[in-house]
Amino acid sequence: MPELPEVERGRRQAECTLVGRQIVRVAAADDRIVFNGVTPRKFAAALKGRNVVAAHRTGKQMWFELDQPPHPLLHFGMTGRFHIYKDGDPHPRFWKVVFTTDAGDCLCMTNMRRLGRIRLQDDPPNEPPISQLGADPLNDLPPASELVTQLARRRSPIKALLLNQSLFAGVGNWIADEVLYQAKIAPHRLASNLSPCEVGMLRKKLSAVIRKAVEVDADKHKFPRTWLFHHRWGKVRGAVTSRGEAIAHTTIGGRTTAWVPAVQK
DNA sequence: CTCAGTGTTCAGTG
DNA sequence: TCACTGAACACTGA
Repeated sequence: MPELPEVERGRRQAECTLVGRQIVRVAAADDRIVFNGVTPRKFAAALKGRNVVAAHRTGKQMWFELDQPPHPLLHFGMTGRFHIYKDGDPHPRFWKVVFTTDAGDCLCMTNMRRLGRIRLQDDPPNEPPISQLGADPLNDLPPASELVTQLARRRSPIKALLLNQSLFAGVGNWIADEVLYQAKIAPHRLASNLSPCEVGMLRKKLSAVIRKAVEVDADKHKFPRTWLFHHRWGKVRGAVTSRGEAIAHTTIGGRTTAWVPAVQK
């Protein structure tokens, strides 16, 4: 479930298992779609024997800083995640890459639907896609005044804009819907028509939702019960919020959007 | 059997 | 050229 909080969880998992350790072995699945711009065997050869200095994340992109380039860049797509287990245990189904450390731990990325990407770059923060990403709402959300200026020149529905990674890196479908619900803004409103007050509320909720989700390590069971998240897919028809308000479904920005007409104006 | 889906990219349009 | 939209991508589970 990889939006910013889930990817941050992955970064922390990588931090625990890889950082400060040496990669003694790399297994790379024969998948020319997920491995992008590098063959699986070249990827494995480049990483074997390297020491891991840090695990970084911007938006939904994650990369490991090694003691020398090139560095691996991972994107989970819709179905990617990490698994941690001991050396010798079987690889999980849909495994794409497994890093084994000198401590005997395995960090494995699985990717059932193959929309994830694994790349190798010399300078990840200064190369696409990371160099083209907008602000990461967890670390450097722009001041409200700046957001007001930016949104004023945008003509697309606010929901579509929230999904645009060059503006807010890391926001995905459920976060966009959650933030708009809590900010009481209808998803089809044009960004340029939002009042400064509404932009301020949007910014506040964007920060709050992401902060909370990261705080509970992206464990959905620990998300507050008042969040739209728990109710959006509850029933295909007749879904309601925790307060009994009707949830409507529509398509905006090419994605299914859940919203509450009684609350969002 | 059909289709939606927690994401990104790219061709096409205005 | 820019901003934006919608389809394509891959494939499982409902």
